[in-house]
Amino acid sequence: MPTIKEVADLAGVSVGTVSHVVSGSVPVSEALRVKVEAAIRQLDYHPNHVARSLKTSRTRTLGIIVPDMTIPFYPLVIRGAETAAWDHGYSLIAVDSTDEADRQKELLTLLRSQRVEGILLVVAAASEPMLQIARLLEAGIPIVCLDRIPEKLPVDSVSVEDKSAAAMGADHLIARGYRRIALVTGPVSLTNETRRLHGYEESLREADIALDRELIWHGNVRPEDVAALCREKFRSIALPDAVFCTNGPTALGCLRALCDCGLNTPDDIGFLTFDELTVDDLFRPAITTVVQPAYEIGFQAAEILFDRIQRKSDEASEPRTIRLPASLKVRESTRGAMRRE
Amino acid sequence: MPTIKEVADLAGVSVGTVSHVVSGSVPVSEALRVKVEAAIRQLDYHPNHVARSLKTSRTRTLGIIVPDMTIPFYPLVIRGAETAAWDHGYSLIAVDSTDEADRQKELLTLLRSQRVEGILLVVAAASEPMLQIARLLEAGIPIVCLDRIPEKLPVDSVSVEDKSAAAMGADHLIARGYRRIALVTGPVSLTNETRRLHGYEESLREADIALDRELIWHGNVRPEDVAALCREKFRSIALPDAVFCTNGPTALGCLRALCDCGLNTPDDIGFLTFDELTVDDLFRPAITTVVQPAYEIGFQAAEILFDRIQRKSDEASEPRTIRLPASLKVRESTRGAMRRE
DNA sequence: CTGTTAGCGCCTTCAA
DNA sequence: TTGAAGGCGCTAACAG
Repeated sequence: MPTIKEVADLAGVSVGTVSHVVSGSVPVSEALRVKVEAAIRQLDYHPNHVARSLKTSRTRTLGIIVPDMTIPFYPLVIRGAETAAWDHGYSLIAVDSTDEADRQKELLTLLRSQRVEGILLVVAAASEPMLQIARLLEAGIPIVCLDRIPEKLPVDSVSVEDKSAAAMGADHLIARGYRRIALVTGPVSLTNETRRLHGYEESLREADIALDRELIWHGNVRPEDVAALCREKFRSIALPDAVFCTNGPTALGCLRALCDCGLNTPDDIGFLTFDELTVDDLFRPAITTVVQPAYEIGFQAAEILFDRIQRKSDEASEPRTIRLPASLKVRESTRGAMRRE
Repeated sequence: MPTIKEVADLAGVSVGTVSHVVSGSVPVSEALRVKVEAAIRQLDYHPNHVARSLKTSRTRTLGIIVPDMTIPFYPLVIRGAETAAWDHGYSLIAVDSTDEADRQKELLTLLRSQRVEGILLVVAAASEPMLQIARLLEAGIPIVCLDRIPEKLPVDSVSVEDKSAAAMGADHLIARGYRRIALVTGPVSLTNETRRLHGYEESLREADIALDRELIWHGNVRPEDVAALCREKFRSIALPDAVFCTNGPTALGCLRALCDCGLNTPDDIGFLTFDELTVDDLFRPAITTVVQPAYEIGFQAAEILFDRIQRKSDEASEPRTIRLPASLKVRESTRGAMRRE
C-alpha cells in the first residue's frame, strides 16, 4: 500500500502538500495539485484512515449493536442510522449481539477499543448494561438506546411510543367488536414490552372490558417457544376472540400455533401484531399490523449522536427521550368479530 | 480516554511492561502484573486499536458489502461471516450498497482506506466492479465474491450451485405434474440468475417439455416491478400451471400479482420460489422453497478470506470456486397440477 | 503557497 | 524480566 510519502516523492513535493490536496483544506497551486493528483492515481493511493484517526483522534465511525439482524425490524433501523451517518461523512459498524449479555459486553468493549465516536444500542434482552453504559458515557462516548430502553438510566433514547401504539391496536380490535382479546408479549424484562402491555390494559379499561389475566401471555422472542405457549393456551382455555402480538418474532410463533391448531383468521379468531412480517399483506388473509417507523428510529437516533458529538464538552445536557408514533395498517385479519354463540 | 502511558505511570512501570501484560506475549512477574491490572481497572483502560493497527499494520477487521440488508437472505450471510470472523478474533464491518454501483464503489474505497484485511462482496446488480476488484487484489487485499458472481474475473467465490438448484426446483414441479411452468427471474445481468435459468431449461429439456419463451419472464429485485410484470402476463397470456421464482424479492412481487389477479395457490396455479420468505410455512398454503445455505455461504466465504490472509505472499494460488448445494423444502404450494380442462 | 517537523498511542526490538 | 526508544502514516502548526 503506497503511503503519502511515496506520493510526495513521486510528485516531487512534500508530504504536507499532498496532505493539503487530499484534504482540500489548504490552497495548493494548480501546477502542484495536478502533479500530486497524477501521482495519486498512478500509485492508486488511498489515504490510511487508521493513521489519520490516530493523529486527529477522530475515527468518523459510529457503532450500532442490535440483538438479531435476522429480525426484519433491525435492518431497517440500521438503514436509517447508516443513512444519517453517511450524510455526516461517517461510517457505521453494525454488529449483532445475538441477544446475549456476554456478547453485548464484548461488543461494547470492542467498539470502544475501535474508538467509535458514538454508539447506538439495542440492549440484549437479559442484560444489565447499566454499568458499562455509564462508563462509556463517562469516557465521553455518547450512547443512544433505541427500541428497547433500559430503565432508570439517564441516557438518550429513541423508540416508538409503545403505550399509545399498543392502545391504538387494542382500540382497533375493540372497535371491530372483539372483546376477549389475548395479548402475547415478548420478554417482560424489556420495558417496551411492559409499556405495550400497559397500553393494552388502558385501552381495555377505557372500553370497560374487564381485564382477564388469563388472556395475557408472556412469551419471548423465540418463535418456537411462543408457538408452544400459544398452542397450550388455545387448547386449555376458552378461545379468545382475537390475539394481539406485541412484536414480530412473537407473532411468527403465534401464527404457527394458529396453523397447528387448525384455527383460521379472521373466521375463528382475529389477529393483530406489532411489526411488519415482510409479507403481511400477502398472507391470506392479510395481517393487520401496528407499524413502527423503524428507519426513522435509526435515523433520529444517529442524529442525536451527532448532536452529542458536535458539542462534546457540554455533556451535562439532559438526556433526550424521543418517542415516535406508530401507525396502524388495517388489513383483513381483524375483519371483525363473528360472534359464534 | 486513558493511554498506555497513564496506566504505566499509575502502576509505576514502563509502557513496555503494560503492553506485555495486555498482550500476554511476554512473561511479566506476578507482582507487576497485579499492579498493572489494578491500574487498568482503575483507569478503565481500553487499548487503542487505532494505534495498535497503525503500528502492526493489521486491523483485524473484515468488510462485507451486501446489496440490501432488508432482504432476509443477507442478514443470514452476514451472520455466518461474522461468526467466522469472531472465531478468528476479527470483527466484521457490514455495509449496504443499496444495489447502486456508485455507492458500492465508494464503499470499496472506504473499506480500503479503513484498511480492512479482506472483503466479502455481493456485487451490485448494475455494477462493473472488475477494475476496482483487480486493484484491491493487486494491493494485497483479498476479496471473495458471494451469491452474485461477476463473470470472467479470477476471484474466489462462494455461492449456491445455482444451476442444479434451479433444476431441482423445476424437476419437482414436473414430477408434480406441472407442464406449463413460468419462470420469473431477477436481473439477467447477474450470472447466478442466468445459471438458474439454465437449470430450468435443462430440466425441461430432459423432461421433453418444449421450451416456451413466452413463459420466461425477466424481472428484477424490486417487488413492485415484478408484480406489474406478472399481472400483465397473467392477463395477457394463457395461465401457466405453475410459477417458479428465482429469488425472494421476485417471489414477493409475483405473489402480490397472484393476489391482485385473484389467483389461488395451488388450486389455480402452482408456486415455487428460491429463498425463504421468512414465513413460507405460515402462508396458507405454505410455500415450497429452494433453500440456499445462506449462513454457510457467509461462513465459508470468510474462511477463504482467512486462508488468503494467512499466507499473504503466496497470492498466485488459483482462485477458489465453491458451490454449495441447495435443498428443497416441499410444502403445499406445489401440491400438484389440477388439470382443469 | 510550500516544506518541515512534532507527535497521536502503541508494539517491538534491543539492552540492561 | 524490565525499560528505553524508534517509528507505523498522517495532520496541523509553524516557518519560510
